[in-house]
Amino acid sequence: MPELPEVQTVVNHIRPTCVGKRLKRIQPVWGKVLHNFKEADVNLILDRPKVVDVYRRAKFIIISFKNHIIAIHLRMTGKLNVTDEHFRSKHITAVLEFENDYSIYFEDVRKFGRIYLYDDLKVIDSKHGPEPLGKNFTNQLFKKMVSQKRRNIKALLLDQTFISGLGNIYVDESLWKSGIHPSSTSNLVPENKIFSLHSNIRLTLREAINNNGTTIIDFNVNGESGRYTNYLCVYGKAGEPCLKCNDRIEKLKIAGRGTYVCNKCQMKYVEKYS
DNA sequence: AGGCGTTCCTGGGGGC
DNA sequence: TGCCCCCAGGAACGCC
Repeated sequence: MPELPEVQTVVNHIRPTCVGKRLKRIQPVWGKVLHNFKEADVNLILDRPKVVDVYRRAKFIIISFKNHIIAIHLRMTGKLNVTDEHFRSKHITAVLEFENDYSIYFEDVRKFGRIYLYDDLKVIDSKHGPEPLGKNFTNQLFKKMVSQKRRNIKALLLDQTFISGLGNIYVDESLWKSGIHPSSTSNLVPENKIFSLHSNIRLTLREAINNNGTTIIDFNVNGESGRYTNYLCVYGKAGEPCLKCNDRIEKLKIAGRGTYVCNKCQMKYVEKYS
């Protein structure tokens, strides 16, 4: 399930092949993959379809041109494979062909992934919160944001309009590292724990990026697995001893998601009488 | 406002 | 072995 580090890993991987090259064609192999445009629009709208840059915003891979951007969202099971050979797979949903004979094969078993065409980042920015690794994302800002909401902390961190890029894995990891139970209510978490959470979110994301992300089931880049899987502390560890206190890690359902938690060392901050 | 259920999808696992 | 059912989950959407 690609989250910020996995998307960043994909960007780092495809960037050198694409920047400066002209996009020849986007071929939708599966009908619904192009979310807000048609194959022909690429020729009509993209006047000089030379790739200016490839970068990440939230969980989107942004391929930018002079006056437009193409945004790719991998959702659950999307993968990009870059190759100058024919790529065979049952689950190709789209192919982006470049002038240098390289193509990006969008492979997506569950078909939730989509490709978008926009003039610029405005639409995406309007629906997304700050980048957790961004310069402006200070612990004071985060404290203010979290305390202004009275909301389940896990649901809040998963909400892309609140903060960008986090998903189920890195939320569980960050909350565990910070000793905050995912059932907590955001504005009741003490300041020192919010600061700790801020720092652990950034630390976890950076370490994951340095290890090319996490491979649970589906994520890889051109078949290469992310190594962060080896560094996970709670995610997927139901029944195993907590690395901090030796209590058993439990799997619960919180905010509609499978959630891994140590009930002993993750403090639950909730209203006493409710 | 925020929580919750539903939808989109398919493969894989459990139960029998 | 086989078949059915349920589950996984990011994000959008509708409902209360």
